[in-house]
Amino acid sequence: MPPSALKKNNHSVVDIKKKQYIGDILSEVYSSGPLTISQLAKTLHTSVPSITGLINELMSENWILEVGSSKTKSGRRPSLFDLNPNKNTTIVLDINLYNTTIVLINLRNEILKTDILDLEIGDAEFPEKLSAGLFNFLEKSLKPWAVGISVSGLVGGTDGVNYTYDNHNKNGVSLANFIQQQIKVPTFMLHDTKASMIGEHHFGLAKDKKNVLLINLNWGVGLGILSNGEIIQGADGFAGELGHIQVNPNGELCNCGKIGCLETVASASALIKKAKKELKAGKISSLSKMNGDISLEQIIDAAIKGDEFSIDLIFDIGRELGKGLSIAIHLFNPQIIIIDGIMTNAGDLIISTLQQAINKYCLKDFKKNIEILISPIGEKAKIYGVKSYVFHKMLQKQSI
Amino acid sequence: MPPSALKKNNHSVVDIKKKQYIGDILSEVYSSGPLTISQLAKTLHTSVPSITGLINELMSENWILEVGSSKTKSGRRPSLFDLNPNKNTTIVLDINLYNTTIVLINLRNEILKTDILDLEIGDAEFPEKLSAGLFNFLEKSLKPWAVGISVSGLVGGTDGVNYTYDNHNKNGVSLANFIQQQIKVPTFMLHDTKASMIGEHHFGLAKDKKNVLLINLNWGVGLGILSNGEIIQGADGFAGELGHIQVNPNGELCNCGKIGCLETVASASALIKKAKKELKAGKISSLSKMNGDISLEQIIDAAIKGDEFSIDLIFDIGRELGKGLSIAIHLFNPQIIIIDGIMTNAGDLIISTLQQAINKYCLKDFKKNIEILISPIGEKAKIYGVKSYVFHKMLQKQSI
DNA sequence: GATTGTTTTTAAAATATTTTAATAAAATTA
DNA sequence: TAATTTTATTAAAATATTTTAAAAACAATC
Repeated sequence: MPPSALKKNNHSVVDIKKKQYIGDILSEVYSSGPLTISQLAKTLHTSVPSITGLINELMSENWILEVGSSKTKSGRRPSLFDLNPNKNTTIVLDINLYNTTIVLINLRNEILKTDILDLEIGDAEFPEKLSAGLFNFLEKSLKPWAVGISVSGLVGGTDGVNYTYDNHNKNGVSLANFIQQQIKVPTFMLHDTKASMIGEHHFGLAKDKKNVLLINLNWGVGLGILSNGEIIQGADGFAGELGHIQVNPNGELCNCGKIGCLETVASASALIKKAKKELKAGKISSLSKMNGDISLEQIIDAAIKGDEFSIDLIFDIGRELGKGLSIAIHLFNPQIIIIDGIMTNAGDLIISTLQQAINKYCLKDFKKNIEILISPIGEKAKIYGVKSYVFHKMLQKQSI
Repeated sequence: MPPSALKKNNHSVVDIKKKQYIGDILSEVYSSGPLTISQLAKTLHTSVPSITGLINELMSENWILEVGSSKTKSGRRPSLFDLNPNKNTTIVLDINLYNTTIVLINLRNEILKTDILDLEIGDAEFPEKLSAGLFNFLEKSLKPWAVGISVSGLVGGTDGVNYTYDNHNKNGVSLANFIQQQIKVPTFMLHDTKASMIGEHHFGLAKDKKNVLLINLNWGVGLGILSNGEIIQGADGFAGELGHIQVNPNGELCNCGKIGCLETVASASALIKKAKKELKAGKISSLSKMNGDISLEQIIDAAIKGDEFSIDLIFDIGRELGKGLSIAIHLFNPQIIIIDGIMTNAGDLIISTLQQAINKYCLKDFKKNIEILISPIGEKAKIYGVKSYVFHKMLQKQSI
């Protein structure tokens, strides 16, 4: 067998099948940690000698390491194989409203370096500034394997045209393509809540689950959908836009241009807006002394400490979100629902209200076995999710 | 090669792979009609001699027939292979509110025999009466390959427990299992709208599409979802319950026990109820002379002939349905929407209203390329869908 | 109407994969 | 501690699959 078989770019049937097997092995080892040869042979429906051969190739290419042996009741102990964490590194760019986090991460999901750029999402020079910040972060020596970008809004396909933040598309070139042109490394883009859903699926609460909803309760509200074990993307990649379904025909104007979107009543923005309005109108609260200058953290803090005004505000958010969520439950019939985002700091205050709304608005068979949980890995899910997405996209590429 | 290789039930790797290939070939030929050996080799990523061998086996087992040759620009003409339509037959039981249609269908989707049983869905003796009717239909000579049942309500999994019509489950045995015990033939059960969606996907408007919604506008309202080329089932098989999302907190009591479900304002039942009520209250219409005893067909007929009262009623249905549909569009981002069910007789009256509602309630990027179409195969889609579902379930079974 | 070019089909050779058997390593038991 | 059992690994044989080459069938061209 020639030493460069892994990189041969032939289209014969055996090469296609081999590439497939190699991708499957790496993918399996990536998500299910160190594995033995016979475990791999079983899950991939092939023989032990075949897997042995492929593993040897992958070891000689430094993709895989032998990492000891596993314990068994009796008999010879099998060797365990795992990804070489230092085979390569991936850059994750997590774009938020007011800043972008840059993360350098290895194959074992260990974060090697991280930095935050102060960069507003609406900045007219967004791509250039992001690219500059990234170059600065990388210094000149380091060359990552791939780049993954997470962002909110309507993100279309893998080339990542963002239809919400048009300033991210430079003369018809999407942000992902722009970054790729700049740093000459394959770059992929993904909607942030979908990224979190992938992260939870591979490494979080949704592991081994097949039908899951993830609510990202932040300044807006996003929905990530796992159905039959797969991320739902939709025809253009826009699926999961729960935030802009109409819940109140006589409601407020949303920044999307429609009236009474769920986001206008169930989001951190809505919470702060309502708090300020009601305090100004004279409602009594421990927050009254702040003179109208209040933050989300302060409201949640006050609520946890028992401030009735703040508790009511959070209840209102939960109830409205619960109504919208109930619709999604009827359409997707999930087994668990994961809550994520800054509003989760309110903990059980928000969970219990959601649970109540679901009880009220869902048919009984839908809510029978449903669990609502706050993600313990939180923000990390998004990073891992982007990483996972990029990893699988890279495996799909012809040559690795 | 032993002649019975097809039926060998061995678990070795080669046998698993062979079974897989045989299933893939039959599945491919089933949905993409007569194919050549090289076409099959290409789509299944394997070699021509391999496919040739498998095809020969399938021909000796009577699964496949050579059906002539295809035309080419130059060179030798390839032989075409297709399913043997008479290899076996499938029974489809289409359970509706007031009757059940029995269909005997062959592998080429040709209907060989059909009958209608007068059997109310809520009948306490439903399973026994259905079984008796089926035996009567079959006569004693005929033994079908498999049975597929389509029914509305909350249908769980393939064993087909129906949570809505509990009278269908006999001492803890689901209707599908009961029928299977009676006629000793593998029996599968499926939600009716999901069946229609499968039918449209394989043989109708959704062919070659991957993200499609199907609205079944009947006495109730059902939603079939195709996402990323797959039918969405959800954790328990309940996904797509659009009919029971709440659209009006102050609405009527639904027969599910909740208040203001979409079904209470957007369904054939809602249409008739409203028509009777308003006529009684003195509204003027060409239907006034009917003295309150009006049918759905009469209302639709009147509307098509220009009766303003009837047109307004249909517009109301369309508007309400359009609101609900817009939510589903935001969550699934489909490329086409298929309308199906008795209400489609209203044709453009209903389509145009839906279109209008979508324009009003959907974000612009979601509605950009969306098409709303009435299914030309209509009721047949459900029959083909059940057939297709059963066919694939049978292929998955160990021995064919 | 024979020749050339193209494509399928069949046959033979080359390669790859699986299966079976043999060996090695560890745990259990006598 | 040695023998036995169990399981993994390696090696060899058996089998299966792919690849290449040759033959056959048809269309287009000269």
